[in-house]
Amino acid sequence: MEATISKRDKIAEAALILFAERGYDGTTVPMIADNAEVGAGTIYRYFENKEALVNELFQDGVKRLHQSMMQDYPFEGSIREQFTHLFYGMVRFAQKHLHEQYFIETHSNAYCLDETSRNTFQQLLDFFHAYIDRGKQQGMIRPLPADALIAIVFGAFTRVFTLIRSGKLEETTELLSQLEECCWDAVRVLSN
Amino acid sequence: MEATISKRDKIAEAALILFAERGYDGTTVPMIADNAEVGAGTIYRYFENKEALVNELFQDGVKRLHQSMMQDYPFEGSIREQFTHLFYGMVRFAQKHLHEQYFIETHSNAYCLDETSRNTFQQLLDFFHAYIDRGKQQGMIRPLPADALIAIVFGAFTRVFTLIRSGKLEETTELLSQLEECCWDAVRVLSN
DNA sequence: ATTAACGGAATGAATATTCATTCCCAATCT
DNA sequence: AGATTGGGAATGAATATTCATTCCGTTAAT
Repeated sequence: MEATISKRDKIAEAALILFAERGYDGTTVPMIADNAEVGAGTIYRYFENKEALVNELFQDGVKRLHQSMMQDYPFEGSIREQFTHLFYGMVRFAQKHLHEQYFIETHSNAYCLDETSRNTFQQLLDFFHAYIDRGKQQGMIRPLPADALIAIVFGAFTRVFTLIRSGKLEETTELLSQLEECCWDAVRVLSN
Repeated sequence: MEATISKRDKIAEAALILFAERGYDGTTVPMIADNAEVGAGTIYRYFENKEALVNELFQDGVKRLHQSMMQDYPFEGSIREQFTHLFYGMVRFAQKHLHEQYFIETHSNAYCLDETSRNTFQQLLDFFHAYIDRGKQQGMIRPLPADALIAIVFGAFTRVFTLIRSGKLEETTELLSQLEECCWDAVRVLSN
């Protein structure tokens, strides 16, 4: 049983990295098998097919990201505090699962996702929507469509982390703190 | 000759849309042929192969984007004015070629690009770098790595236009003007 | 009538998936 | 204990499918 779990995990991890680096279509099953050091057939013992594999990875990833952002969420805090919390939840997640955040981001609109995956992602978006609506009501967040604001922060965050992942940028406390400020200033109402 | 040009253009346009929507690997040559209402073989009369096709589209697109941003560039203007100009250069381009901006963005790191394509893109980045360095010297732009700042603005812009393209967001003068402000506030030094 | 453009079936390479077989280990028997 | 066996896990060669590219008969242009 021990070995079983480890083998399944090896497949999942190899697939995740490849999907993140080359995309779903650019990744072949033999590639996954090679990287996981597993026979091609073994993959089909654990996953129905390539599509089921990508969907399972996506759903797991989104759920973990969601958890990571919700952990110790300051329900009573200010909009600004909550923003920081969410931002660093994302950072923690990206740090822990270096490729997973990018995988999620790049596949969140992919045609290979089934309805369950889409719903799982939608739940995360719904939470952001609620947060943004609260922020708008309090006059803290710009009166732009919530989708646009989410896109702005996610877009900026993801691309900067892509640079970090590729080694073109060094991840420092300083950089993260400045990025957080950039993102906040992009969505907040300027108060001067 | 009239028909020839039109046929080549049909192939290029169909390919561009498919590459933007499904990515290079997710797009098959028969798909392109179908959408262009052309026999599969015809594609090879105009392009050496699939890779040459994607590279040609990419280079053309980047050059046009570059031109669009440089047209009437206010060399003597302020950093702020130049930012606005560049932003709307991008907007004009995205409006004119709805899928092209996204295609460029999503393929700018793709393995299918040849050296010429990479160089073409690098020229655009170099221009942004120079702009940002000037802005930093003047104390107008945050002291973050230029790559990070580019990533922030491009990331935000691209994702918002993805929403527009998919119909989830309506493109209005108001929205664009606010988005421009968001992007500027994300990279500028706050002066209060 | 000659030439060029075109389409789409044909081809071979690559890919996803299956399946007959091997391997491993724990349970059972002697 | 040591041998035997049953069954699930793993494998990778074989198969079925899909894809990029080529080829050649047909059509259109001059």
